[in-house]
Amino acid sequence: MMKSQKLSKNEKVVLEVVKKSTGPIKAYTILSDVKKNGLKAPPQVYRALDKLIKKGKIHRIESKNAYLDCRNSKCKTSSKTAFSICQKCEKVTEILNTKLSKFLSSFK
Amino acid sequence: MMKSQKLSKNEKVVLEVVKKSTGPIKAYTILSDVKKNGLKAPPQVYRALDKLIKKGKIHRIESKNAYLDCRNSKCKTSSKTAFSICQKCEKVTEILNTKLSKFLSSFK
DNA sequence: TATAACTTGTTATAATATAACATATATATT
DNA sequence: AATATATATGTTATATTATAACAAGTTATA
Repeated sequence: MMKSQKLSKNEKVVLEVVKKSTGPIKAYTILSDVKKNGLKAPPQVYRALDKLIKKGKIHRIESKNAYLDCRNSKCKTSSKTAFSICQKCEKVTEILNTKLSKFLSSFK
Repeated sequence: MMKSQKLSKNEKVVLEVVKKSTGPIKAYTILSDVKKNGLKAPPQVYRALDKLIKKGKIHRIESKNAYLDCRNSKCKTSSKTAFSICQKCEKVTEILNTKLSKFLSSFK
């Protein structure tokens, strides 16, 4: 997972925006935010996002085309992550790997 | 899940294309295929796909922006579905609800 | 047959993401 | 330090995925 490497300037800028967000944030929302930092075009954001994912700093929520910072310390030691997403309020919760099977069992 | 309802003309046409595909198929690939059936524009395909999902005939693979016909008879009795996707060959396998937690446990 | 509900057709546009190429900066090697 | 190499950035254009909005046709039903 390429853990805990140094972050580049653009990566830091993008990560700060993702961290500030209360929930999953979209690439173009990030883009309009980081314009005050001089970033101007989508590739700058997408490249930073890709790297941040590889470095274990954020996750991509596939079903939402959105990005979320990792608040789960266990992510440093595992590459398996799941999310629960409330269908009413859209709140996203990261599920600990160790609790994954227990959590999913509850849906049976 | 609005199970086993009658299908409209466009829904049938789109479903046949999804069924014929050996793996997840994308909306615009479907579109170019169904042009020989007179369908011309994206909304016609997307509408049919949405209905087919609601009727339990197909699934959307979020991580691939692609659609797959449901080959799991248990889907008629459950709305919980998971997929395993091989990171090398991209083969997609639908996981039975009853085997879900067992399957996910194996990743620990 | 009138009315409502659903289905289709069509154009335009929004939203998400990447290709391709140029330049700059940092890192390692001699 | 000078050179080579790898990384990071900037920029323009374009590809891909999806929906809004509106018109018209079809089917089911009161």
